[in-house]
Amino acid sequence: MATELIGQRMTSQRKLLLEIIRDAGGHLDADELFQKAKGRDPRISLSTIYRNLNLLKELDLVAERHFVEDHHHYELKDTAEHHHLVCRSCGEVFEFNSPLTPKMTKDVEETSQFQITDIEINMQGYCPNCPRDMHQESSI
Amino acid sequence: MATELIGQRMTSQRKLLLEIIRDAGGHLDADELFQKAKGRDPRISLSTIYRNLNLLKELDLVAERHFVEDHHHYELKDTAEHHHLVCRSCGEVFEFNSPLTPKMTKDVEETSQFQITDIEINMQGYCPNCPRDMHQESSI
DNA sequence: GTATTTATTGCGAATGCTTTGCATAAGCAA
DNA sequence: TTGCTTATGCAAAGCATTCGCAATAAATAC
Ligand SMILES: [Mn+2]
Ligand SMILES: [Mn+2]
Ligand SMILES: [Zn+2]
Ligand SMILES: [Zn+2]
Repeated sequence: MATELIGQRMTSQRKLLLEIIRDAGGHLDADELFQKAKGRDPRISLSTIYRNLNLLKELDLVAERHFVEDHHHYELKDTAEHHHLVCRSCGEVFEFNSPLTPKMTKDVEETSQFQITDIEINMQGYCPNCPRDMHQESSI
Repeated sequence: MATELIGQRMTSQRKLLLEIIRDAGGHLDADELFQKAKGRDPRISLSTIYRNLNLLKELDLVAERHFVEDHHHYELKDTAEHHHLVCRSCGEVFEFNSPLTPKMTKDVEETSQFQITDIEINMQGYCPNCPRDMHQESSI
């Protein structure tokens, strides 16, 4: 576990949150994390969840995902790079990793002259179990 | 102009909002649109902006972008498909379009068995005018 | 082990963005 | 023009996230 990497105080709340994120296997939002944490430490507060999520983001231990929603989802960052595909109907999240990503990044770096630090690719669609909307054409 | 495509009543507020989005050339958020609209119709309300943005999204006339922020940005959808690169320092938005995107989409469709309807690619980095953070390695 | 220091917590209140309820206004079809 | 109904403005509510502050508890020094 990466718990030793934190350069600040290792509080019980911090340890707990990291454990929960690790065990959940990704894509939980702040409130889901809070509910799980309360199950093990009923006195924990939602502010503590948010404060520690921000810390874990800065330490690069946790990634914040911005799906097409008004709140965010979190997952451990130590896993291999990957991107996300979310079902518009049931919400299932599929992870993928494409060898084209580094090429695209390099291309964009060259044409834009930006130094790129991060990519987030979010696709939406209908999973094999969900009824497709026949009037919705692929916009790609 | 696509104003005739709307299947509902063509109110002055709707026409105004669409004009502002078209003329602005993209990437404005709801409040920026509201401010510009107020300049031309001082009685317009922010609710009207949001209600019409939602309508224009449904009609596929406007795209909502989810940069790494807690609010959204809007742009006309009738332009060619493209994606975004935002400077972490000054906020400049660079648009790009990669021929690799359709390939990647096809790949993901095959391995996932999803029917993909939308892709959003958001990159972050440092633009040519902004000081780079030397400790920040490309995570790609 | 105890004291000291100071980061962190819990709580409540505040903030920022977006949606909603409702009475009034204004499109639109006849 | 009338009448039906959608859309608007306004104020209030709803969510997600952050902040202020007094109390708590890690870490460190004795
Ligand atoms: Mn993931
Ligand atoms: Mn754009
Ligand atoms: Zn599904
Ligand atoms: Zn810049």
